[in-house]
Amino acid sequence: MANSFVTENQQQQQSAEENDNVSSEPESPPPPSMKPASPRERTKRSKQKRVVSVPIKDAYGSRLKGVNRAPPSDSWAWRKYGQKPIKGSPYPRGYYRCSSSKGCPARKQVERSGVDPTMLVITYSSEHNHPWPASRNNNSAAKQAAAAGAAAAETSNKAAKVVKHEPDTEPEPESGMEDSFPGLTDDSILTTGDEFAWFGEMETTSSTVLENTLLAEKGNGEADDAGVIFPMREEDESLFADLGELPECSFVFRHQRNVGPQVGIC
DNA sequence: CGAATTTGACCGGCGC
DNA sequence: GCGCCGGTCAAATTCG
Repeated sequence: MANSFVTENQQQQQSAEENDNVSSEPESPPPPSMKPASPRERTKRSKQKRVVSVPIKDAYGSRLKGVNRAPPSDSWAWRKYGQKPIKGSPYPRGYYRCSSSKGCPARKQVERSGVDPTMLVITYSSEHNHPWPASRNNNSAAKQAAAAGAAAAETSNKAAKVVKHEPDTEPEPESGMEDSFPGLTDDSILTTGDEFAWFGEMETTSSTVLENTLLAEKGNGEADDAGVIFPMREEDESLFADLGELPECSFVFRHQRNVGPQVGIC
C-alpha cells in the first residue's frame, strides 16, 4: 500500500558522496547476466541512477508479519547481497539486486537518510530487463521486495530483527510499493503506460510532500530533478504501521524538466 | 530442505 | 604511491 511515491532523480550520481560513477557511459543495454562479467566491475559502473526517497513508514509499511524486514517494496523481488556502513551516514546502506527474474541487472541501494531518519533513500541503478514481475499482485514477491529495502535501512540497529510489528492480522494486500520503477527510463516515471496501470489501482496513503531536503542541500538549481520526499513523523509511522493505510491523499510529484509537476490522488 | 539474509573479506577506483 | 571508501562476493547462519 504505501504508494507513497516518490521521487526519483536520475542522476549520474549526486549525493555528495555518492558520486562514484560519473562516467558518461552511453547507457548500453544491461548485460544479460546480473553477475558482473568480471568479479568486480562494479565500483565504477556508471549508468544513471534514480534516487527515491520514501518515508520509512511507507517503506516498512507493509507489515510483513513474521518477517522483520518490511521495506520499500516495489513490485520486484530483491535479494540482498551486501550491506555496508557508509561514511558520514549513521545508517548502513544495503545492497540489493533484482531477483524477480534471472539475469536481471537491476540493483538498488537502500539507506536511511541522514538528514531525515524517517526517510529511506533508495538508489536504483540499472534497469530491469524484464517486464513486471508476477509479483505485481503477488504478495510474496512484493514482500521480499519490500523486505529488501527496509532491512537495510533498519539493520543499523538491528531494528529489523527487533521491530516485530504487532500482530496485525489485517490480511491487507501487501502491495506496498512506493518505489516502483519498472524499467522506466529517465522520463517515464509517471507516464501512464500499461506499466503503470497498476499504479492507479493502488490505494493511496496519506502523506505530505516536501522537497527533498537532501537534494536541496546540493543547492543547485538542478533541483528540478530533485527528489521528493514524503516525510512522516515517527509517531505517525508507528501508528499507521499498525493501522494500515488511511487513504487520504497522495501526491506524486514529478520534478522533471518538461513534465507535469505532479499527480495528486485524493 | 531450500531460499534468503548476514557479515567479513576482497577488489578496484579515487583523492591526497 | 598510499590510504580510504564504496561495492560485491561468498560462506555461514537463520527463517519459512
